[in-house]
Amino acid sequence: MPGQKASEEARREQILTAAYAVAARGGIDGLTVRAVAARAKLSHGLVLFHFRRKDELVTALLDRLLATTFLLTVSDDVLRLPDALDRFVAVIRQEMDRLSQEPRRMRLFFEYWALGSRHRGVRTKVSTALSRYRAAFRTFAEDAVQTHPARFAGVTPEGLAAIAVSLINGCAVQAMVDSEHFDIAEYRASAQRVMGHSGARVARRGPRVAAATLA
Amino acid sequence: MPGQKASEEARREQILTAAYAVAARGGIDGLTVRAVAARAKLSHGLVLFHFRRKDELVTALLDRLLATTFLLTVSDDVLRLPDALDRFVAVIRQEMDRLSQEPRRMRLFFEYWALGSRHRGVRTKVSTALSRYRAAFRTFAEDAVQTHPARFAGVTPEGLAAIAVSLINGCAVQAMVDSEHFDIAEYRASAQRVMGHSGARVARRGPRVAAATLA
DNA sequence: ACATGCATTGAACAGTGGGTCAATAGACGA
DNA sequence: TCGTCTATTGACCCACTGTTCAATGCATGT
Repeated sequence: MPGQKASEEARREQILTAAYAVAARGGIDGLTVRAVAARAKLSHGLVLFHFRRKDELVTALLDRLLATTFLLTVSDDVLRLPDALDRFVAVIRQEMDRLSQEPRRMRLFFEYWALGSRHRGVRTKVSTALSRYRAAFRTFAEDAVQTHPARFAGVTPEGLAAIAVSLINGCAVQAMVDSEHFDIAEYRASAQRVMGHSGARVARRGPRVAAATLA
Repeated sequence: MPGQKASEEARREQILTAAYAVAARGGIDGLTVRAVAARAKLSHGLVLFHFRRKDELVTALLDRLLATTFLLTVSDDVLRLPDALDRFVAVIRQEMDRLSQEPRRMRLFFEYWALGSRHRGVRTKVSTALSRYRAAFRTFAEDAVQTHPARFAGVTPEGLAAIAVSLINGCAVQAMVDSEHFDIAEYRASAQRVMGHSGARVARRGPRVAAATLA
């Protein structure tokens, strides 16, 4: 007994939402067509009707994951900071916080990351997403390098941006699996001291209005 | 027609070697009992005779992987460097090189890492391995902090060690999937400049004798 | 030479998962 | 009201995987 019909768009959305829920719990391994269908309360045949191959579903989920995870959104508070290095450090700090608080999502991302070495399509998607994310940091890094030439002698904005991404990912990863022995606050403080000067603090209170979105 | 017999130890070793080969190529997903048996030219029944459950095989492979991957071995050349910060930076640089050159192994490690969030045994093994690795860096970090108190004001050795691990992992990871747009040399140079002073270079030529092994 | 023990094999089984497909029900226009 | 189109279902097929197990061959002690 078939259920209600729905528009193409709505169904795909529904299925993808279910797919994310399934993958967030059981990883890419647990992401089976039948599990997704069950979660969405649909027949597994229907899932394969809208996504012709399982691979399509996996790839579509990756798109959704990347779009919501590696998008740098900087608050006005941070943008108003007078010193470029302070801005850079503040953005890094913000992202460390954000990604550490979504271990499920980060774990899933890392699974895709590992999958990328065997799956061409996944690899290119992850690669471009990373490049964009790094590029978003590059603008901040560039300002920081120009403003503090002595501090960053010989450091390129690209290299500095890559380091920022490493610090952020490294923080999220270490927190993900080693939460018992890993002290996030200490890590964050140390990163801040190593990268920036020990000066001005960022105002942490107040509304965090999304201001600049760097794709 | 059964083949030759072998000692318990030798068979386990043979099977684990095959398991690593299989997993290095196809990931943990591809690590099936039958695939391992085929690679070792044994029957799949025999694999399950020596490792009663597949899980045992997976766990044993993780042990082997961790033992050979996250073991910090520092050359005499590095240990002879007069400045503690130079030593620290040199060790980081060495590890970035080493792990970037073994993408297969690192990928497999990350797969286990992700698996850890769902598998208790894996999680604890990965966690302790990471802790030890970080602890090995801690000694170098401690010296660096003490020798350059102004440079690392307010930075704890633990935090600095965690940052070092992040930089190393981040480098390996970014190189792993994004090798087209990611410039390892630039990354390494930037990390060196950010962490240390821009001074003395490490002698890169000459025999690299393993000297200190920090478990 | 013979018996005992155990490593080794491959058949067999149950469970799972991707993919196909004929049948069906719901929407919609004529 | 009827016909057409298609979203939807569930049965079915097939390949694969973990696991068990009876049979078998090899080695070793007596």
